[in-house]
Amino acid sequence: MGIKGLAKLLSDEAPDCIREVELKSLHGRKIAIDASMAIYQFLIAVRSGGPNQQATMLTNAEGETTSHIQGMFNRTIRYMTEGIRPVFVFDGKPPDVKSHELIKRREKREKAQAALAVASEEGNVEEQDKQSKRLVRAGTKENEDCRKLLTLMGVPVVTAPCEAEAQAAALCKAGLVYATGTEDMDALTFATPILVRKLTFANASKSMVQTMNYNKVIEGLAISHDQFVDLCIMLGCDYCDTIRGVGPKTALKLIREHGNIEKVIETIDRKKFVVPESWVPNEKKLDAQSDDDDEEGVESPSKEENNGIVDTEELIPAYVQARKLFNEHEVLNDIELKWKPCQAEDLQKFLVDDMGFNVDRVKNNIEKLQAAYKANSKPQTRMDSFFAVKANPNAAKSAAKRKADAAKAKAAVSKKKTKKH
DNA sequence: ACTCTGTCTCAAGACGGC
DNA sequence: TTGAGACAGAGT
DNA sequence: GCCGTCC
Repeated sequence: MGIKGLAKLLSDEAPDCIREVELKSLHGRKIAIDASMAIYQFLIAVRSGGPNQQATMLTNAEGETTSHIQGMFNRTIRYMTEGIRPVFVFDGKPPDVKSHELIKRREKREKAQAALAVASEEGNVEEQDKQSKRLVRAGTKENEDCRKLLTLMGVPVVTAPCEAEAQAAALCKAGLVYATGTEDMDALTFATPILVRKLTFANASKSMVQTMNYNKVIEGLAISHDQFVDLCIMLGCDYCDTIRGVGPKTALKLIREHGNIEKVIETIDRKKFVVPESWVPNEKKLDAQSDDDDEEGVESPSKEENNGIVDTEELIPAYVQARKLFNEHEVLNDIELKWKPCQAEDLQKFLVDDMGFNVDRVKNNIEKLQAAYKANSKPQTRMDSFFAVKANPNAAKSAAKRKADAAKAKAAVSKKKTKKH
């Protein structure tokens, strides 16, 4: 998931694209959030039981998991009370090229399943916990639950035709939201104008969030959008392998020098840097047509492609396909986002009767939600001028930060020296 | 000296009471 | 699972 | 700030 090492690369090479801002500064903003990612986090983190017992999900009377509801409910209310209007974006069908990756995950999951069975047999609590975390997945059920919850809360929900990050980026580009809220750096590759990270409430009081600005990324790295996409592919994305021996530094250098992946492949010493076969399908075809194995035995639901298509698809280098996914990802275009008052009665019913939540707490929270909704619908919630003025002093700040970074770098170097000692 | 790879570790949500 | 950070070790 | 609870 995401682009390997991109966050670090940006903080090293294009520090001006990153800003630490107060949560308050997002007041009045609409933000698109990757729901599947959030749900997954909740399923992993929201558990009861101490270190000595089996950590278990929160559940209702029927034994169905409610951790994700708990997490989603709280967080959404928190967003609203902070004056942030969230829209949750759900994943659609993953793109075909991801299937290799998904098959691998599935195999791992099956292994974990077996390991869990063994651990239960042996009563190995620690192992059970480990394996059950490994099994966590935001399935259809959890997604449906959250969709229902959010709808009852009056929060808009968008189901992407494909990847949520791409859809969120599209919403942002269309000006329907201010930013994409995610930890997944993919969003930048999809060219979301603004990405907000750490949009969580870990440290309650001084909650700072991190924003990344796409234009400043391009500016800071001094490369074009197409080059940035190629760079991301070389760093490592979900859609294809990478060149062995080329990490972040080298990838950036190579892209700057040669402009695109084709030229890079032409130029580099391929004995030192191993280019994945899928990147040069023509060569494979030319010199040996012997071993053909494409993960047989695993389900491939739609085998309706005819031979002609399969052949040409195989001749397209993997990085070209990845590029296409980043640049021409399928998204919905004409969307209307509406924040409505919550359906208090049904919401309470859902949480209390179906999910077994505590009545008083639910009532309390619904009141909070309603108050927040009211406050947010008042006109002029956002004082743009105020923040626009604030933007200026920040230029000086970033210059200062650059200085500080340089100093830090120096310090780090001398530290290394003393350490090695 | 620099970069990449592999291995390890740890935490992962949000709230409230104390 | 992921990500980040720290560190060792190997390749250039 | 830590730690138990939420379901």
